[in-house]
Amino acid sequence: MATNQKPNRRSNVTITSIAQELGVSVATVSYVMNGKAKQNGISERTTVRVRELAKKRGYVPNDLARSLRRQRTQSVGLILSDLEQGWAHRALKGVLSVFDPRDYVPYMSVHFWDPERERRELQSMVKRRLEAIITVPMRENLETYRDLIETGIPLIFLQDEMEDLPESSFAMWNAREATRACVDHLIKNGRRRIAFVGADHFTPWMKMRIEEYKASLQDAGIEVREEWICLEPRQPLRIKSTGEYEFGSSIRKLFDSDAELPDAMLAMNDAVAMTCLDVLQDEYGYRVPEEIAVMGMGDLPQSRLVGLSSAVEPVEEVGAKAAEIALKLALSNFEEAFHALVEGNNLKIRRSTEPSEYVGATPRRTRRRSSQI
Amino acid sequence: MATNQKPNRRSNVTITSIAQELGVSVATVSYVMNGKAKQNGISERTTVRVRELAKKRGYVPNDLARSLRRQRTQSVGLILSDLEQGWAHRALKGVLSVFDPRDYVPYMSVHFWDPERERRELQSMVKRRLEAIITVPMRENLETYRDLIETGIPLIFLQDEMEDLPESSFAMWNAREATRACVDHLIKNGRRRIAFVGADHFTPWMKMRIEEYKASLQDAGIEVREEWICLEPRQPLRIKSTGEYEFGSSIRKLFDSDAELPDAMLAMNDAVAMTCLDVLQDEYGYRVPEEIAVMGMGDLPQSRLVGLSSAVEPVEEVGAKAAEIALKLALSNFEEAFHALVEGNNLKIRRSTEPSEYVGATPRRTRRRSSQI
DNA sequence: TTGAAAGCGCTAACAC
DNA sequence: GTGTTAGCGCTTTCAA
Repeated sequence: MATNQKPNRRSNVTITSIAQELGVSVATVSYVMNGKAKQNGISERTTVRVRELAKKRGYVPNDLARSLRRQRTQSVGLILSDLEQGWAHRALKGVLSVFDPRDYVPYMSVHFWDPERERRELQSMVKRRLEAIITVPMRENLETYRDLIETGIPLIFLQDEMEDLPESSFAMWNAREATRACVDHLIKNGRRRIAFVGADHFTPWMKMRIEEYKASLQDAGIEVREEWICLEPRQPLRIKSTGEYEFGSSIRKLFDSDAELPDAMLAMNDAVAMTCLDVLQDEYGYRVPEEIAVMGMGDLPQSRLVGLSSAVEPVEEVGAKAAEIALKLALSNFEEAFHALVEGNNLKIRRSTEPSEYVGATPRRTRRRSSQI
Repeated sequence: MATNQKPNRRSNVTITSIAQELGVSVATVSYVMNGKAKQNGISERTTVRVRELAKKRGYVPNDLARSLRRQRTQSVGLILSDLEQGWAHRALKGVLSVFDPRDYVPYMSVHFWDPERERRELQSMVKRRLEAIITVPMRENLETYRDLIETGIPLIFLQDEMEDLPESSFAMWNAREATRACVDHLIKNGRRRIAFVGADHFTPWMKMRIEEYKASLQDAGIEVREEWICLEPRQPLRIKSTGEYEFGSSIRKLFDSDAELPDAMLAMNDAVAMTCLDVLQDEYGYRVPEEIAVMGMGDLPQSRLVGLSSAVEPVEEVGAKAAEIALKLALSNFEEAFHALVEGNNLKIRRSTEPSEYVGATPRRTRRRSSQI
């Protein structure tokens, strides 16, 4: 060969080379490198000699070989949806809080809400023999998940569950209480015409929020009005990389209609709530919160910046729970399913619903200008 | 053993088991599974039989064994600093745009600006025999980087360079032009008293911005005033997980002093600029941009939300460049260094510097209230 | 105290 | 067309 393809001009130092140079056996070196010298009766002298030469030669254990031999990789896959909103940051922290002390390592990737990409990532993960996989599920990949479970590799859903896979494990926020707290807050704030902005993908978490929104209104003696439930078609969660939200049509539809207008909007999450702010303020010229209050759910870092009220999602805890389940599943042999519904209903009240500022005004119907970057 | 420690009750199907069941050799199966059947003269019939059984048995190649044998993992490490601001999102996209088509896989992790954690991640990466490592450097780990380079594993710095490692590779935004464009924008906007908010860690990118800020003022015939260069002590970039910025002391110092006050602030990045907004508006009660204009650099997704003007950083391109360099280095045998300075000086002009709104007012010295969440 | 050796699953040169 | 075989670097049992 003219061109040497070897990309790895790094240390060829292995336990074998160390052993040879020292005139001891590979087993000895292996024991020393794994801190098992004592329990295998390796003399202090030998131990030191091995250690020194290893350092001198810059020996670094080969985890590929180790994992292959031991049939365990001590790592679990973590597929996140995107890295845009700071959710991933907090989730990862939670995951690490349980992996770190147990010497497990997450093998991270991102599916960008692309089913095809997620399939590739999953495939790659089983090829690498990860001991479990945590993923933010997409319904499009139901069959893939099924196949995966079939193979016996533990699969844990993060952030949402898969209704069609009742036997699978998941860790997610139980936003019921939070939803109710949001509605109650708006009511206490003097609002009676409370709309909900969601999406028409009826995933479990979505359904949960809508159900509880309705129930809370009813419990407060307020009639539920279907025309105030805005359901954005298609894939409203997604945000274009330009920073623009592909969102708003269902809100515009309501505000352009003849229906009585709401004086508060509860959004399914903060990203959507921020779009509400954009649409309501910039496009329609409404004043928030004087004319319309807006509230989100989840409490993203940037919500504070724009003064958006929100319910705090215990993301770290959700991540930690998922990690715990992954470990439990990876280390046990029985096929069990764990369902972690993490509670949390703290509210962050900010400008967008500030009680003191509500003046009971009814939104005017004057569309001001269209959205701009 | 009473307790079976084997975590991996997944398919024991290997090329060997397939080969046995079919009465062919492992080589045959291997060739088929790698799409090398043709070139190794495996008959169509055999190929089909192998493929079918493999599918039936749910065979998944073991990448550990493959990598071990081939002495290449086809993956490179990618250590990001944090996932809070959406920077990682864009950088990852850039990286993937070059890895995907070449069948390389990033092995991602996050150091959270913790040197100790980065060291662990780096260690783990060389144990896994990644072919190169891309990282957002921290000066505290200078020695670690040196050792790493010593071992021959290609190291590529992302987002910044390491001055003490001139022979190392990096990919970063060349923000010189952008800095100048920002200053010029503010000047055109009628501002003459333009302050700079930075940090006193004089990393290359920081120095670059300060230098260019000064030069731009001078070129415009405006005197540089050292008291208008606010340098935040310690680690100002960091944001506490609560969402609060640990930032602002240098700004407060200026605004509490007797110095003439600026009518514009150019911040080293958007996170800092947002803190400026907080401090100036909420703490001191200034009106932005009427009294003071605020401009950031980098253009984070949330900058649009708060109406912050900024210079757009070509993050995807930086990520892509880093990935290209990593591949080049991993596949070549000579120790070379590549320095990618990605150009980009587009400005996003938003409310915080909107030209029309400048009224030439001088900031009053009335501290209103202290910061709140 | 230490060493020998089997084998994890796979690739690829070589033999038939 | 297909099979044999020698490892890749490591762990771990068993023997000495």
